[in-house]
Amino acid sequence: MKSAKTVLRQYLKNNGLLASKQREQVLNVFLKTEKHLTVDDLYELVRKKNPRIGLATVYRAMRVICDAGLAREADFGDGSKRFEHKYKHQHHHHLVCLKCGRVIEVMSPEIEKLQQKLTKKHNFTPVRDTMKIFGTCRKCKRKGE
Amino acid sequence: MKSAKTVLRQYLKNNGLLASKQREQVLNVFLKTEKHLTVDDLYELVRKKNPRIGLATVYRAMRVICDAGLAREADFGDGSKRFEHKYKHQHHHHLVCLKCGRVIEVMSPEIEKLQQKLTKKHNFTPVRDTMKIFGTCRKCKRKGE
DNA sequence: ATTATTGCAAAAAATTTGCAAAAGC
DNA sequence: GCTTTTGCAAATTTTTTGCAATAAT
Repeated sequence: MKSAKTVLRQYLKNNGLLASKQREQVLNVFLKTEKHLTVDDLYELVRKKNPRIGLATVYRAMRVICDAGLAREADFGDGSKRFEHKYKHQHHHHLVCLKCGRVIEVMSPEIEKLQQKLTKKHNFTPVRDTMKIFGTCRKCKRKGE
Repeated sequence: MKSAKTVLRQYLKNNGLLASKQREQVLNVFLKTEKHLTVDDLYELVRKKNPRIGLATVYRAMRVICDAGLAREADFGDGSKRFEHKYKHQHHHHLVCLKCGRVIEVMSPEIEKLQQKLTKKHNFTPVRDTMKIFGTCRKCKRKGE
């Protein structure tokens, strides 16, 4: 199976875009963590490798990486958009802890099935979906309040 | 059953806040539409009644109205936050059309049940949740592409 | 009379854009 | 060599905040 890096290169070539050093650097730090990072988080991380990179470049790189099908935007209701992996990652939903901010990824084929039923009933063609449950996670519950 | 206006007044009194003209005006325009409006939408609407109101006042009023349990923030992925009714409205999910922006509200007790099962399994205490399916609505499909 | 709220303008925070210099093909 | 991309700074957009004037109880 193609590596994410190969997928990006192919996408760039197919669309007449250039394979710049910065785009690969941003992809690398993005791939290296499973956390849901903001552009600013990614910017700080890439800067360790390449201190001369600009924040706008990271914004632009992440847009390309999303367009290439490798990342997806996810909004957890704190002011900034975050990104999550899309390549070789199954579709999933999120439990978001309101106390510690932890995000737990969960799958539920049964819910997917009901979603299908729901869209069919409304003659709605689904493209993507998102489900988030906000609350208190196991660990924070143990700590009390 | 208490009217939304009464709920707001009670909330204000209980919390040592004042029942200002502006707060009631914002609540009125919010109640009058079932659409998911942004603060700016609400601002434009209230201005018709009270041209001297400030945008910051609308932001502050909507926060109070949410705190009073009458509204809830909903994010549809366009840059601004939007609000929806919470009082006397059952919990529901959204089908969001990517072509025309229409938002269809749907209910699914079966999905709710599966959500419960999911949170229980992770020992997660749910507080609120949101599910959105993005895609193409019936009408836009008929129009073709 | 006392305290909270308003309107305005300024500040923040997140993201986008214009453009000359640099890099990729 | 031609075109795209970068870095920087300035511009935009959304939301928040400080504060003197005003309104509510």
